[in-house]
Amino acid sequence: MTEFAVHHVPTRRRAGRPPQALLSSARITKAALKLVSHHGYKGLTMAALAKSLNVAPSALYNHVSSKQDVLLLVEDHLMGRVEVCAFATEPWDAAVAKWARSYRDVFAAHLPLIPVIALLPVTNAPATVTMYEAVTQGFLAAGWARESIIDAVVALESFIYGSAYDVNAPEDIFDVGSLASEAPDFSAAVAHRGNPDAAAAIPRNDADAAFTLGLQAMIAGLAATAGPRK
Amino acid sequence: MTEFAVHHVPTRRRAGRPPQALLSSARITKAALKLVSHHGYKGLTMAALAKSLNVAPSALYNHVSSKQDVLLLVEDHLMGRVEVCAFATEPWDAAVAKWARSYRDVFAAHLPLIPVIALLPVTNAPATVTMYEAVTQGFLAAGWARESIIDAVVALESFIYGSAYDVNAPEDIFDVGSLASEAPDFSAAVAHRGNPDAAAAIPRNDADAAFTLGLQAMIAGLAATAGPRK
DNA sequence: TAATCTAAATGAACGACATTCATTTAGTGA
DNA sequence: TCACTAAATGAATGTCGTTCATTTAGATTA
Repeated sequence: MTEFAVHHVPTRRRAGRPPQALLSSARITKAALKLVSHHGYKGLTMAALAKSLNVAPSALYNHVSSKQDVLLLVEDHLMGRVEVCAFATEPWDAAVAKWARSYRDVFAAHLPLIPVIALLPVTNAPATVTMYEAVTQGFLAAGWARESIIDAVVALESFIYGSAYDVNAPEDIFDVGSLASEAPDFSAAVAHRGNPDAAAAIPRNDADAAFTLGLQAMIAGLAATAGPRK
Repeated sequence: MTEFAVHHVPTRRRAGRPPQALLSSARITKAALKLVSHHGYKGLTMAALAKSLNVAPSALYNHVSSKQDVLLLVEDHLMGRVEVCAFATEPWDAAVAKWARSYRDVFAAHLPLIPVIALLPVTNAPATVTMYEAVTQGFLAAGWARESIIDAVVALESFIYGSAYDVNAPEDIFDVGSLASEAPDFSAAVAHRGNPDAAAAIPRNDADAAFTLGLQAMIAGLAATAGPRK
């Protein structure tokens, strides 16, 4: 490349601490999110992240201790997009439904984060804690006993994570192929999923149908089993 | 082990097709399972798998097309361990509960397979298809309408996958650390999870409690919403 | 003010790991 | 008998996360 040409060549920065810090947790998070939205999680590599920030890969390690750490930053940022406002305005069951759906929608677009959320402590994840606080308050306001809330929330979250995967399942996930003859009842159930008639080709979002069914069932069941005494 | 040398010298095999095939899908599956049970999924590398089969890594690619393929083999094998026998002998809700619990237990020990199960078509996964057939028959026998079964099973599976993650969550996953002051209600709910008294230190499996609660809720809810007309 | 410490960058290097390819050898079918 | 295919070896490749010595600049302290 040209070194010190007249036209603004991407000036090669020399080694050493720059006058102005180039990186920060916030900048790394933002760049990671942009990278993911453009190229998916396979495009989120430490090298690509560094490049998008115009920095050497090793520079990232002054601000995060590992790639997992980057994922945690992204996860916590996304938790802020989960809608909890309904807990302040709507009845418990409607609020839970709204919260659960937005939760699922956010992470259906970020599947690789699910192991991170499900397995890492919430310490140092402020947005995540804020989300849980709002949900807890919603349960308390509806009359739930303190000791039952976390179990109920965990049960709901388990369903939400699994449903986020299901959103990304291919349409033909239940195609039995050559094994059809050995699973006639299952094949028939798959063929008639959602409509009793013969294959009438009704447009239908299978993942949404299963999610709605399961969510309604769990909300009703939780209210009956562990909800507030009437 | 020893060929026909007196002292078991690891006889170096020369290149070329051996008189007896060394590999097969079944042998690869078995070796992968043994590797995983001894060293976990981080120990399941193509190199380690090849070594455990006393073969060069590249030899594996004559039998599987990728590591994903190996995971699929393992997944289908494990599906055979999911208990479906209760569908033939017990009432629907008890059978579903038994099936769900064994399903969760099997894959809680094999978390990295969950994306594989949740996202890959069941074609060429005979044990998986067999499992679904038994479950479908159980629903039909209980009077479920053909068109509702798959949605209900998918909803249950979503909950099961999420619950499998929860089994592996660390105890302190809800430790808010320094953020406690900003989430008082949530912190209190975490502290009193499972028992109304002050921290009485009752021995308790949190993951099991949440699973049982959610499972009962969903089973009851599904029966009421989409189950057979009485 | 000078010396020291720490923060934040570069760039080279490393070690896993999955995968590919040329090559070799042994059965199989025409 | 001859071509073809199946199944192995071994070398090589490319991607990726991570580490480390080094450099520079700001912050702290004597």
